[in-house]
Amino acid sequence: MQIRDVAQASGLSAKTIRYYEDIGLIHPARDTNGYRSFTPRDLEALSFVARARALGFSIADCATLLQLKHDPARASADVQSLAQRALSRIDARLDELLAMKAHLTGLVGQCHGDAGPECAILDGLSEGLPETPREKPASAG
Amino acid sequence: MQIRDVAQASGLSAKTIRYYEDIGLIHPARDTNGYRSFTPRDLEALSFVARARALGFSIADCATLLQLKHDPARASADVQSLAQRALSRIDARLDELLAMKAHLTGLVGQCHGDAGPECAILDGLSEGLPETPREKPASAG
DNA sequence: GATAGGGCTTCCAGCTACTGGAAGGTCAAG
DNA sequence: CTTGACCTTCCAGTAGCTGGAAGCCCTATC
Repeated sequence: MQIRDVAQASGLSAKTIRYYEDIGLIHPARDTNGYRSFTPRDLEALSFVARARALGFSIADCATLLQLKHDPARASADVQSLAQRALSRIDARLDELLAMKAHLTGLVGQCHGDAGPECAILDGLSEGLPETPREKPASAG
Repeated sequence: MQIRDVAQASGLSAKTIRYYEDIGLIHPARDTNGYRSFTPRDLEALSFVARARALGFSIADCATLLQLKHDPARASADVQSLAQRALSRIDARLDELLAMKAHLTGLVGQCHGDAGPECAILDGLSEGLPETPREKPASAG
């Protein structure tokens, strides 16, 4: 198979696949003309990586996962541990984004959104407080 | 004020502040010795940007917001529009992450996480389907 | 054989938003 | 005069690609 075949089959771009070879994630053979020659096993690895990336695994995680996949003496605990760390990253990011969303939604709701210059969003960004009105407590915290 | 003062006060790193000057986001004056000299107004801008970044605005958004902030003829609708786009990006990312989380949580829950090689996570990544309707000789991996 | 077109190759640059580190100038204190 | 903390610039690297240029390979057509 040539690169466009595995690109189409895996859903990755040819660019990405070359990049994955560059960084040592995959090792396709070469034809005599220098073209990359992919086996079904290469395609399997690429599809595996594509799915792992879609689940939030880093490239480094993917490399480890590929090793584990091909290691008959692996412990599923190692895989689970990697997955749980990926899950933790996702949760951390979700928390951040939810906090952003809450804050931003509040500001957007307070903004008139008209032709006038008065803007609760700019005010909020200038004050740095989500819903503290005009008066602030004397001591911070 | 020198850079460390505004860094501390804004919560940004000195590196980041230099970077913001590099890309034209801020324009601090210079002392005769070449040191950056920040006014309270500079600090205000930096704090503003720090808060906007924390709410998910891009650097380009921040530049626009700074302009709008100092434009007495602004329309709050323009600010609101920027904020809503930021909100949309956040929502899109939240959807992605929630899908990842659901999928990954399912796989982690199915994995024994023990010393054996049987692993529902690797199986899931190899199959690409969260709940593949496929019978296996040894299940519950 | 010449030409046209596609796909393939490598390599370099750029994207976001910083961050680390080296080499060196500046300043106050001792 | 040295020490050490600060400041400066510039280069490189992070993650994970992506775009584009220059050029080779292969097939088809005339």
